[in-house]
Amino acid sequence: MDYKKTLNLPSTKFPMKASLAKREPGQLKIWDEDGLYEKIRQASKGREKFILHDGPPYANGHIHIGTALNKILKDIIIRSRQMTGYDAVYVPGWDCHGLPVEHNVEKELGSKKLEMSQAEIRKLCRVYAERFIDIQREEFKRLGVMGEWDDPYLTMNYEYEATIARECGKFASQGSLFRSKKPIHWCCSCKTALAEAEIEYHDESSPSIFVKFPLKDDLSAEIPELSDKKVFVVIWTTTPWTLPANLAVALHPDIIYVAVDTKNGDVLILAKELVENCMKTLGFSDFSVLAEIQANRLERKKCLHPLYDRESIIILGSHVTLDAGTGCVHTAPGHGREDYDVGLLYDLDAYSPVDDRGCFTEEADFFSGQFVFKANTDIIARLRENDLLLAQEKMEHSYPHCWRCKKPVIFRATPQWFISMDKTGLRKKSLEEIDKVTWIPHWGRERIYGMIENRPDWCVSRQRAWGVPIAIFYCEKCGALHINPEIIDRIYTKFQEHGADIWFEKDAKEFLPQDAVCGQCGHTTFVKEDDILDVWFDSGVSHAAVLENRPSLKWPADLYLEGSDQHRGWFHSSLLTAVGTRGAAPFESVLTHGFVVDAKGKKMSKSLGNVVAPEEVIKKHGAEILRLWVSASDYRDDIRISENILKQLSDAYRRIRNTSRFMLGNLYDFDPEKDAVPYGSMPEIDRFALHRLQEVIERTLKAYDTYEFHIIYHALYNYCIVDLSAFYLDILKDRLYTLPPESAGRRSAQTVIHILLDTMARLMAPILAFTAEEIWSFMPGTKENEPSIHLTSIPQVTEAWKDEKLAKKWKRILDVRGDVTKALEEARVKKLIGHSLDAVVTLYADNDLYDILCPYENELSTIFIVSGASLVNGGNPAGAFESQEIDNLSILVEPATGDKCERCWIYDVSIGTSSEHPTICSRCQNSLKELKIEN
RNA sequence: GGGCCUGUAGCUCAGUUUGGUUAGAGCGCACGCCUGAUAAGCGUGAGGUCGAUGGUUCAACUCCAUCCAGGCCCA
Repeated sequence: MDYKKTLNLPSTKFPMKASLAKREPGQLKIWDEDGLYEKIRQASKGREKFILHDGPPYANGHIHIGTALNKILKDIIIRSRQMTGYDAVYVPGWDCHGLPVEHNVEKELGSKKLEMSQAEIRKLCRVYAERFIDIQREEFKRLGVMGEWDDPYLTMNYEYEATIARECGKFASQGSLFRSKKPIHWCCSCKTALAEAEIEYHDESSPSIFVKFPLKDDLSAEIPELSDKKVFVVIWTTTPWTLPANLAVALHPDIIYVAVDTKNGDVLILAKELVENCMKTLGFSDFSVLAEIQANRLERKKCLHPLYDRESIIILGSHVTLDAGTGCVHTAPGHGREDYDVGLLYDLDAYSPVDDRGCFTEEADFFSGQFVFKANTDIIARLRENDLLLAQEKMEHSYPHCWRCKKPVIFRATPQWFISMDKTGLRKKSLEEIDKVTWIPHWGRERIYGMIENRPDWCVSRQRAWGVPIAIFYCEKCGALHINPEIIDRIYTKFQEHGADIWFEKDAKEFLPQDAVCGQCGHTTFVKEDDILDVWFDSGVSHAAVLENRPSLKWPADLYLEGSDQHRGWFHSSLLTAVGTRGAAPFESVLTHGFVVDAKGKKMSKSLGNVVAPEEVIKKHGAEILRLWVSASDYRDDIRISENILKQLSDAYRRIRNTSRFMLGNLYDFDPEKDAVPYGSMPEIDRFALHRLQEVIERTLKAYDTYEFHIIYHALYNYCIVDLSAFYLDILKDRLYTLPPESAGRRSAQTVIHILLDTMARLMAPILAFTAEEIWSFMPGTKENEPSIHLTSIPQVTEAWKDEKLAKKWKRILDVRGDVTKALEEARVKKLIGHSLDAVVTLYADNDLYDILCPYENELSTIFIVSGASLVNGGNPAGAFESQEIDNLSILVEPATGDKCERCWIYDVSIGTSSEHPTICSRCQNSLKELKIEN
């Protein structure tokens, strides 16, 4: 007879092949139709909240692998916290305003842009952002990310825009918002400010001149060599037109300078290292160095301006280089970023006597009304007249141009709004708050602390169309800010109703009470500010617009989670806006992840062609593999991705899936309610399996708690392979297949398998959200309790199942088993055996080990999956395998004698004892008897 | 150029805090077994000058310095 039919072989409809790419969308649809997210909300009402506040991605373009990483990490955290017993609400958001959207809209418009009003452009920007929100929303959902996708927060929602204006108003009314000049890129032909992204660099020919600045202060007391000499500091510049705005000459604090006698009565000061070159350029063949000078001895000494009757002071700045020029840098804080920054340290004005058209104002005296580039000639002529021009050449160099009209741009200081870091103690308080936050990894604290400590005042002005206005007024006459709670409220209400657009559509009177009077000078007309806010301010106040505004959330958030670039970005602006208006950080902890890089650790770029698109990965492997990738990687570092890595993860996934499938297959006739065997009645190996499971639970829970998901991946994966597949489940096959279905031994095995699978599925659910649910739907029993695994909670450790004493013994047995398999392999190579059941083994063990193994003698053959195993105290017969790992252990492997049972494949002497079933062993005969199977 | 961070087998990760026996795991690979988890399962094996160099020490993957490679943020 065909005894195979009498076995309880595994049977399940759970497919071996996952077909993730195909199956996942169906699962998403089911979750959606079932309203799973709402059900979870309902079920967790009243629980303690866990709020991970979403940093809004920019509503532009498709998601990339980094965005996918970020959202999946968030999802894993939210799901795990939810299952740990919190009410973990997730409100995703989008950052909608800003230059990139406006830029793309303008590109689509082309020349039509010039005919459009700001209001029309803003409308198009809104439509554009909406389009990409829809695209990204679908892409995020496809990753399996769960949240309030129907009601996300958008920085362009009217309510949100109103909040932005209100929060800005708070900074204004407390006095930390102020107006000051700062140089920005300016296109004289378009008469507009330009952002860095709107600048193109092209080669341009410029005059290159060396100018000497007469030293006004007498240095002879400190440097006697200079007494009675005419001393000059020499600068080099390629923008002579910025000389009228010169306020200083910058030296590097660590560079050595020298005073050079040119033998024509002049002494020139310049960097020692550049003397040779410069003297050649300036045409001095005969010269001598009079003295070396430390830069700091010249600090704050005064020169005379080469064009005007005023002073120019010597300052120190580490931006000075020896790449070109003289090591003495002409400094015009109104016309250069570095000049401006160093100027701040010396209290220099961002002086810029140039108007919107790029023409000098009257302040520039001789050159008044001239276009700056044209004025170069006159300026050079004047320098020559003053006998201060040392040399003049032409020079080709890369120069910034306007992206639209292609003309060269200038740096020009214009009035900008700033939030002061120090007027109201914002910096100090922020630094204090940083130390109250948990930074993960811990060095995040160092990073952001350094940034806040050193950053300049926050320039929040942008001269753009698509954004929220700096909704404030200042006196037309005296320039004083006119702001109070009443005005802020009026603006808030208007914005709430009409959006920020109304600011540009109505004039100042609309927002101000009729009797508004300047508190400073009594004037009654006010200027409405047209600048919009830096978009970092928009997203920075999300704690106010979202956390405070939605009753389901809370302030501060438990966690902010973004890439490590956000120490400068969103973490930074969120901290400043929250500390500035509420005196505290809006987050309790901040977690950062690294960037996705390629197989070699290089960053992804279109030009390198190493970009991995999430869409492609999903199509080929499924979102689940992407989720597994996120969990497997230690995200605190940069994270590599490659086809090889994805292949490895697919292999790992298949392994986890197959192990689960095998377990499901063995539960086909098991009802946990009816058939479960109590712990006390289980054989030791089953109890040991449960003990090991508790260790896995412990390790996993701890890792979820500390957000170390790669530990979970490795723990679960290794558990599947080492503990289950290669050990426990392999041994269990005999019991499951050959014993009578309802026998205590088989039911005990099934009870454990059921617990193992139930636990594993719930442990993996936050990561493998799709597969865990799929397993769940095939599990016997549990479905009646919860329709979705995502409504259940994470497994807890069952203390009663932890048995250290038992585990210690079994870990020894496991070690011995390792040597038995080695001995078996040796026999296999010698062609003594094929399958391990072809063998019988004899263990020769010394006292200590013998005592441990002795009680298990009858079970050893099952544990080693051989046909027979016996134990001998001591000895080391010839031909036995000698253990390398365990002292005094030898293993003799011999081919099993007797016949092989046709049913259970074990060699046994009882075969042939039954006339009814002459080819099977007595154990199997008993099983058949219970099955009531006759011949 | 500055700040912060990283570098352990082909891959993903342990080990480094508190220096101390031949540096671990799984996968992949090679070879073998099985054909009752079967486009599965089991076993054995090979793989590492712990980024490089120098130093401290009786002893360094571990501590220090420099360099190289890479990442993020500034300039």
